[in-house]
Amino acid sequence: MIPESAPVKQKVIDNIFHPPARKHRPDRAMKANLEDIARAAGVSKMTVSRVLRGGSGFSSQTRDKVMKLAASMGYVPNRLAAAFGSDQASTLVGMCVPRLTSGLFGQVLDGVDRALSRLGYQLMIGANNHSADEEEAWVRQVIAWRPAGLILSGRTHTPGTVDLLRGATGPVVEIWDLTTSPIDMSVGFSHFDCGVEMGQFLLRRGRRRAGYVGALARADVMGAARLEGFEATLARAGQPLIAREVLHDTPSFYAGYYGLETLLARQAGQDKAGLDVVYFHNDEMAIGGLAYAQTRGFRVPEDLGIAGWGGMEAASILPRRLTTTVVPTTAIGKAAAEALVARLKGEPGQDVTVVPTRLEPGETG
Amino acid sequence: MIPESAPVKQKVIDNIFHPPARKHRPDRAMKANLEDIARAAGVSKMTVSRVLRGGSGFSSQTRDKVMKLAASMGYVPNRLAAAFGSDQASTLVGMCVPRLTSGLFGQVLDGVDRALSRLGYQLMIGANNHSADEEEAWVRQVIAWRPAGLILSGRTHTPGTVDLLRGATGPVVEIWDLTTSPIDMSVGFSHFDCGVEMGQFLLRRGRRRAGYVGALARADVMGAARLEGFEATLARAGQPLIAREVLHDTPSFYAGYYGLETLLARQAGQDKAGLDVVYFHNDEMAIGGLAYAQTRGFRVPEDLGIAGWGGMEAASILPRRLTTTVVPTTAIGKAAAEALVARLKGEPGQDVTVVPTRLEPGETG
DNA sequence: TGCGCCCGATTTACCGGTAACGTAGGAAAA
DNA sequence: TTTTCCTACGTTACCGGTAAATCGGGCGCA
Repeated sequence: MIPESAPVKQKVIDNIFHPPARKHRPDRAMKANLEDIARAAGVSKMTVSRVLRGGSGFSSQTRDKVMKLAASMGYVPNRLAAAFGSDQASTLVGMCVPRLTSGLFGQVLDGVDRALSRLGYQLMIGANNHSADEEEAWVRQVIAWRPAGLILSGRTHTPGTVDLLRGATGPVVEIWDLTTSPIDMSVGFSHFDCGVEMGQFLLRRGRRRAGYVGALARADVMGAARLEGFEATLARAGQPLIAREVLHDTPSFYAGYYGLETLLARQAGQDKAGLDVVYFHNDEMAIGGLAYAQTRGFRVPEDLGIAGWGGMEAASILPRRLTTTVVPTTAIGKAAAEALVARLKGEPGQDVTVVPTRLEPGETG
Repeated sequence: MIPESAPVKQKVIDNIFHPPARKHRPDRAMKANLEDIARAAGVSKMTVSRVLRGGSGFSSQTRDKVMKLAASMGYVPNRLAAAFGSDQASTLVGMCVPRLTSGLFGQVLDGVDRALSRLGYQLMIGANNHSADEEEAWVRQVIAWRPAGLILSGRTHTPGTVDLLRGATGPVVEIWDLTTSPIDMSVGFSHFDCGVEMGQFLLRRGRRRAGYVGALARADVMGAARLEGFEATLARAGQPLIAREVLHDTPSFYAGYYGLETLLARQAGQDKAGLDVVYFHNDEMAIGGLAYAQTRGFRVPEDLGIAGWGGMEAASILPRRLTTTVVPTTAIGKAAAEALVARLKGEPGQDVTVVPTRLEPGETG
């Protein structure tokens, strides 16, 4: 009997009759690849690669033949192989936002997507629910795909995230909350300053007894920064914040409605809990608060002022235009994408880009 | 003199002194890879691979040693290499929505993202601006990354898109607008039926002279389907649609405001253009319309009924709750993700999943 | 004592591109 | 006529994983 080497020999004999092409892993997709086109065109696959990437070093006849074959064979390039096999930066860009259901972040995403897709990049997204730990988990997953760059929201990251990012090759843009010492680049504005500005504005309008209604408690560092700026400004003017209500909930219309209700119920003896203005976490909550104020029959802004933040579109078309801070969301997304791409192309990019917000006086504050 | 082969020889000599490891492409990231860990642990890289993927075929000492080294060396797996080198389905899922700035699609995205990220998948997104051609361009880009599956919005695709999708290996879920003959799977509801249901409801409430305010004109096939259903129902009842205004604009608060203004101005002689109810493209526009109606001093719903579509949260907290159709956005996203993953795991998945909408009577219709 | 078997681990052969380098042949320059 | 250069290609050697096959040794069992 033939010894144990028999199966090997059998295999070799098989190979004589079956050409080696497509021998292994037969259940792979039957998609045409560079080699198939090269064979059909009678050139090497390197030439096909050059033609399809629009390089140089081939005749126009060769180009036409290859292009025609690629189209007729339904060739779909394998970016996995391309990105893996060469230093060529992949065209994957990862972006992590706090919540996907936020209207403002939807606009930022839109700005990023428009800028990137025009340049041939693909966007990978994720939500971290305002949690630095979830962000780290997301970053860990995403950098395994060796993206060309990353866009993160906020300036608060775990040490683990920072380590991962330092080890990464690509550029990183932190958006939304400005930081003067970014990991790499930063595009945004100061939330603290938003709160300061609104505080100053309301003081100028003669408000003296302010309250605050927020949401997400500890989780949303940036909302907290606005509150800090607001509170510090009032305190400095000798008119400290009188009451606050921070819900452990998402910053929604409902939350604003019930948040104001709770805040005012707190000191039930006094009318409106002795407040003459309430600053809200964002416009959605402010509109909810406005709705509650109306059900209670308060005149806004005479009896009670209402101020929001964010500049959602609905706020500008209410019967009374909301007093708020307008944030240039799309511009931030666009600027972030452009800063990232500039860095990728080796152009000297801005490290910190300040995108100014605008206080919209409105008619409710 | 030594002939032109000299540089080659020089190189070979160099190699004698410099070991071959990390010889080529020296500017690659200095990240540890399987081989580095294998060397450090004194095992083969195949063993490291098995340990890291939690397989079997290794002792617990080996596992501990490898795990410890991987952590201390800051190993980040290369999913590019893994997905490329094996049939192993990648964990990339592509999703294309009409607009990133739509609140409803934000919720769908959120549902998808929650379901997928929990299972270890990554989401690639894109927007097609309601254009089937842009969708095709996006699909072409994304399938080059060999995603595990795709989620598309709507049932209208170019022939080119369908070809690309048929050639693709992974599952495809069409969401939002239900189709009984999906490319692969479908999760959604009938927009036509939404229009029918709202038409029937308004007729039951005694409305006889209806108008419509829409947006995006030809582009939004699904909005158009709702209008068709609405119109057909009214016509069948002998109370045909009296007037319509379809803006070439995004369906926003503004568009609703000005759309209603334009519609009513059309037949200026008659009060309210002879209308007793207006159906809007969506809730944002309906709220805009409501705002306009209030500025004109119309009583809603007595003088003029207002109906929306979509079920955005703000609509339920207005002083008068909006008459609308509530769409279970997050549930659609979740169902789509789960259908896709079930198919990936080879479980028998539902081909068509109907997610029912609910007409919310509200107080404005 | 010999045999088969299982366990733990290694070896080999790819996946589909791209960078770097080599080269034949014709045209231009010397 | 010889040398040099350029054009249009072809060759080779990877990238970092994974599937499949192989392998050595200890153990149970006849």
